[in-house]
Formats: sequence, structure tokens, C-alpha cells
Amino acid sequence: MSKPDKRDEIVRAALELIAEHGFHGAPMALVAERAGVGAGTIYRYFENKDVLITELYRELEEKMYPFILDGYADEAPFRARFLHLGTALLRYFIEHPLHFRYLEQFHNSPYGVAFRRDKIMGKAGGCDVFRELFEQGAAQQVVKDFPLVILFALAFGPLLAVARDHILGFVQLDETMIERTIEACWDGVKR
Amino acid sequence: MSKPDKRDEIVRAALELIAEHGFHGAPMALVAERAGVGAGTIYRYFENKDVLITELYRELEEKMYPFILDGYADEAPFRARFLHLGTALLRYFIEHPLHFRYLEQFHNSPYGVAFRRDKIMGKAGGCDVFRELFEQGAAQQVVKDFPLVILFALAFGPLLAVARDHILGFVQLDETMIERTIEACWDGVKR
Amino acid sequence: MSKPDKRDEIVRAALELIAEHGFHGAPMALVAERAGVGAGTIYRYFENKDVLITELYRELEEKMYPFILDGYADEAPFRARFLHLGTALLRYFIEHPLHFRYLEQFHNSPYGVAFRRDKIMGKAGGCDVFRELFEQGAAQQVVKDFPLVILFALAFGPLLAVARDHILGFVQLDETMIERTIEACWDGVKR
Amino acid sequence: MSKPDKRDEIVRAALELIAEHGFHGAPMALVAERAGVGAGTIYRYFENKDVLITELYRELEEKMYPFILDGYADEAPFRARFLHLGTALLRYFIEHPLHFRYLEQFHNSPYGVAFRRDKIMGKAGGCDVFRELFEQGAAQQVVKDFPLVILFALAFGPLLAVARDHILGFVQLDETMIERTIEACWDGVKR
DNA sequence: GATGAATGAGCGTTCATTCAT
DNA sequence: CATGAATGAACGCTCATTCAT
Repeated sequence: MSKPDKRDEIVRAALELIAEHGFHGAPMALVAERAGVGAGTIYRYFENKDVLITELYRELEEKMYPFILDGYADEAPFRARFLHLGTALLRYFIEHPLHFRYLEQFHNSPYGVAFRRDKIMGKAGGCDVFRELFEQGAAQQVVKDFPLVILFALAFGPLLAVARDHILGFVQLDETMIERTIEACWDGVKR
Repeated sequence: MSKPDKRDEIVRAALELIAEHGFHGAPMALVAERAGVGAGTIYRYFENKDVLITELYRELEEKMYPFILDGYADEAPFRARFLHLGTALLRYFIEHPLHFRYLEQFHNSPYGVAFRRDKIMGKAGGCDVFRELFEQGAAQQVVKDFPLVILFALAFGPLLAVARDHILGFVQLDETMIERTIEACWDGVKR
Repeated sequence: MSKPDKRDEIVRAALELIAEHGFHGAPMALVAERAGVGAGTIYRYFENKDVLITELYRELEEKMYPFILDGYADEAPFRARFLHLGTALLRYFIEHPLHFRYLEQFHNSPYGVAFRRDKIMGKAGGCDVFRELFEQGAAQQVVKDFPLVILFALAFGPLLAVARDHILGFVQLDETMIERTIEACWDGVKR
Repeated sequence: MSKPDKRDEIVRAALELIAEHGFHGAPMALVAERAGVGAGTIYRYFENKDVLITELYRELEEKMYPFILDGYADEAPFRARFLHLGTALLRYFIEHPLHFRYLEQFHNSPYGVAFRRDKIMGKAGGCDVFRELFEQGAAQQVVKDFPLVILFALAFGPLLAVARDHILGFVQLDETMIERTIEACWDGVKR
């Protein structure tokens, strides 16, 4: 097994265990076992558990971006862009349930809160498409007159809730349901 | 200190510690200390930590109901009832940030998922006002034609997100902002 | 077994293991086992291993002082007082080899160096009899004209070396040898 | 880098790290890094860490001998030879604090005790000048009537203590202080 | 020969739970 | 009933040593 293979196995094992059982349901020894490596090996790639967790988060974000930006037309009208990003995101979560559950765990933890705080304070990375989109929407008065944070809540709150319900098996979303859901989000956001 | 007093102190201490520091930030010994009881005493009232956590959840739900049902008019039109419940809920969370954070922690944990599964499968308790309301709304065709689960997501997804952002200090909600936010939720839900 | 018993057993076990095998030859699990307590129990009495080590040092010092001060006559001539303290100390070490080896381990470790630094800088505790004695000796010009630190080295260097050699079985000291050794130390120190 | 170079670098790195941070402050990986070699390479030159430690000790002793024997006159009177060796040793330690601290660490460890035991039991190496000197001194009745071990303690106990105090910064020894200190040692030893 | 990634036993420490008092 | 000292399994992490390259 070559070097990056081990790292990948560790990351995959951590993703699975944390997504399924949360941070304390994923002791390092179990991550190692599931990755097929020795316990000490993890520490060659990640300084400690916190670093592994944060690094994994960043990797998931990076994998997600190309997916949701695929076919995104910068110059399209606001509504079209909103629907594109929304449906793409929801589709991504549904197709990658492990990613979704990991991201959720992360956001509902001290890590995630600190992360968001940084983002909101503008040290952002990554999430900028959304921020840009909504800032334009606000400037063009096509969205309701709310602080950005609330617009985000109106747009993504339902999206994330619906994704979770699908993944937990509480609903079964097909493509048309995805689109209709995002249109409903749009109704909440639009002026 | 009389018997129910001790129980109350334990519950209060657990609420504070878990809301502020999460489940692992609340060791039983610390809960006991903060409650002013012996560590073993907790186990007279709660079989184990899981039971304490679940029990506490149920108590918070019960405390919440009278608050949000206060002034609720069964026979009012759907929209008015929706707005009443939504604003009441959001107000409740803002006024009881500890409760909110506890409920959130709970929902984002294996406990919460099992709990919701039971509810959705119909063994519900508590949440019935919302279920009834939305079932009526669906029957009257005043809300969008979605499964109940998605309607819930559209209604409460933004609400919870906004409450969290307020409590974490990312926005400052006043009464009019609360009302406007719930109206935006309504836009998402209404047909 | 009553409360102070457990603490005593832990301290005794730590003393034995550390004296015989050094700090890393005394893992907490082994200390616990030898003390006949659970591993976690140690932490009820000592915050962590460092605290256990430092505390044990202090206890040994405290046990030693009454022994060497027994029969010490403040107003006796310098030489007599020197011989008293020196022989008493050497006798103590020979009678308490575990104490001696522990104290040695402690002094030859970061703990001990920090400790001595504090003492020399005057934040002393305990060792004051010796300091007082030598300061008087210096004032009366009965000892050689050296900084205190060097006088200490001349007096205690051989004493400690001899104690170690006895305990390791390299010599066998009897009472007269003890006295003659301390007299030889005196020759090194006296003007 | 040629073969003996690597060995030397390993030894130098081990000396520095162990002298400054003790045996546990010198993990093999760090020794390798500081030596500029691979971790596995150390094991081509030294069977294991214990061997490295013992070997390094022997090398330091060997480097020390030429230094202290420089100018040593076999036929000079006992006192002169004693003073020569004593001052040379003390000077050596002061000029080579890393060596001194290493030797000290070594002596205060299971390695050192085993080593000394061998020496005293006569399997000696190295230390023979001192042994010879003192055996002569005993035969000529110029030193006190003590077992060799005690004479060593009287002579080197203060010397080592003073060296340590200098290196730790508790005193500052200059050339005359060195000489006076060794003369004081002489007072302790001489009949 | 030289490497350094990989290993896993072992460390110090925590904490849910028990049970003698 | 209430207590809190005691427990020990489990955790995150280190490091001497090995071995495929």
C-alpha cells in the first residue's frame, strides 16, 4: 500500500465512523482498525484527532464545490442561480449521505461554531459563492430585506432539514421533489 | 432538601452543563456537584446518563408547550395559527437559550434521531399541535402539496437556524424581526 | 480500608517503585497495583503523576526533619552542630534507603532542579537549618571562605556519595565509620 | 557522508539531546533527525537505545582521559597529583557542560549503577588512574584510613556537586575558585 | 547500506457506574 | 435514602523498533 493510500484509508474510515456514530463514537483505535493501519500510523498523517477532524472537513468542502458549481452560470438571473445552487447542494447531500452527516456533526460541535464565526466575520473561504449571490440579491432587491445571516437561514435551513430527513429515511426525495423543495425555499427568500 | 427538589437540581445542573459544554462536557460527577448532591444520588432518580438525557429532553418539551400554546386559537385561520406558533416558538428559544441549545444537542445525537423516528412513525407525543395544524393545512390545500416531513422542514428549518444564529450572537433578533422571519417561513410553506 | 489508608498505600507504592526503578520505571498502573487500588483511585488523591511525585518529596522531607533535629542543640559550638546534623543525616539515609534513593531521583530530575533553584533564590522551606548553620559558620569565620553553595557541596557531596555507596552495597557503614566520614567532611569545610 | 561520520553525528545528537532533556527527552526519531540520518540507520550502528547510551558513555570517558592526564606526572608527590587530577576534572566538566550533564544522567540511572558495580568489583576500565593514585595514597598513609569507595566519595562528591552547581548557574567558578575547591577536597581526604 | 513509514504495546488520564457506609 | 470513594475499561497519544524498498 503506497503512502497516499494509507492517508486515504484513514480519512475514509474516520468519515464513516464519525458520520455514523459522531465524534465520540469514533475512537482513534477504531478508525485505525477500520482503515487497516496501526494506531500510531494515524499520527504520521494528522497531528492529533482535532486536526484529523478539521482536515477531513476541509477535504469534504473541497470535493463539494466543483460539484455544485458545475454548470453554474455567473451571469444568469438571480432566481436561476439560486435554484441551481440549491438543487445542486441538495442533490450532492443526497448522493453523499456520509459527507452530509459528517458536515452536520462538524457544524454542531465547537469546531463548527468557531469555523462559522470566522466565516461570518469575513475570514471566509469556500462559502463565497453563496455570500456573493445573496449580496447581489440584496443589492438588486430581489430578496427580502434581511441580514445575510437570516437569508442564509431561510435558504439553507429547510434544505439541510430535508437532506437529513431523506438520509434518515423519513422521506424519499426524487429529482422533481428536490426541485420543488428548492422552489419552496425560494418562496421564503424572494421579496 | 426534599426529594423532588433534588431531582430538580440534578435536571437543572444537567441542563446547564450540557447546553453549555455538550454531552461530553458534562460528566456525571460535575452534574452532581453543580446540583449539590452526591454522585450516586443521581442514579436514584435516573437509571443512567442516557435516561437522564432523554428525561431532560421530555421535560423541556413539556415546559415549552404551555408557552407556545398560550393564546393559541384552535379555530383561527391557518395562517394566523402558523404565525402564532412560529413566533411563539422562536420567541421561546430566544428567551430560553439554554433550552434551545440543549434541544439542539439532543437532536444532533443518536438519541434525537431515534426520538424523531418514533414520532414520525406515529408514536408521537407532544408535537401533535404542529402535526394537526399541518394536516389541516394540507387538507384545506392552503399549504404546498408536500409530505408532512418536508412541510416541517420548510417551516422549522429556518426557524431553528435563526434561533441558533441569534443565540451564538451572529444576529440580534427583535420582536419585529421575529415576526418578519416567521412570515418568510410562511411564504415558503404556503401554496 | 479507610480513606487515609489508601492514600498511604499509594504513597508507599510510589516510593518503592520510584526509588527502585526511577520515574519511568513506575507507571501509574503499577503504582496502583502495588498499592492494591484501582488505577483511577490515585487521581482522587493526586491531581496527576507530577503532583504525586512532588507531594511524596515533601512528605519525605517532613519525615526527615524531626529525625535529624532530634537532640540538635542550637547553642552548641559550630563543629558539634555540624557533626550532629551530618551524622544524623547519614544515619537517616542508611536507615531509610528507599527515602534516600527517592530523594536522589527527585534531585536529579527537572523537578529537583527547579526546587533547588527556588531554595537557593531564597524561597526556601525546610532546608533552613543547614543554611542558618553555614551562614553562622561563615560569619564566625570557622568555615572556609566560600560561597554558601560550595560549602554545601563540600559538606553534602561526600555525604550523599557515601550514602549511595552504602545503599548500593559498595561499602558497609557502621556507626564509627559514619562518624569518621562526617569528620572527614568537616575537614573539607573547616577553615 | 561516510560511514564513521554518520556514527559520529548520531552520537553527537544523542549527547546533546540527552544532556539537555534527559533520557526520555531524547526519542530515537529526534536523535536521528538531529543527526541528519534516517531513524533506522541508528540501528545499524547501535543494537538498541541502551547500547547507544552505554556506548556514548564510554566514548565520553575516553575523551576525558587525555584531557585530565595531560601534564600528569606519575612520579610527583601524592598531593600534587591529587590536585592535578581534581582541578583537571573540574575544569573539564566546566568546559564541557554537555559531557558533564550526560555523565550525571548516566550515573543516576540503572545503567550507571550496573556500570559502577562492575568497576568496583574490579572489572574496571578507565578509572584506573584514580584507583591507582588512591591505592598508593593509602599505602603511603597520606590519605585517611578509609575504604577506597569512601575516599572516592570524599574526593569526588564535592567536585561533582560543585560542577553541577556551576553548570546550573548556582555559582560561577573561576580558575582560583576551582583550585581552592580542590584544595578543600584535599583537606577532606588527607590524613 | 540507508531509509523512514509503519507498528502496537504501553503510557497518563477520565468518567459512568457501583456499593459499603 | 443519600453518599462519595472506589473502580477499571477505554481514551488519545508516544516512541523504540522493524522491514520493504
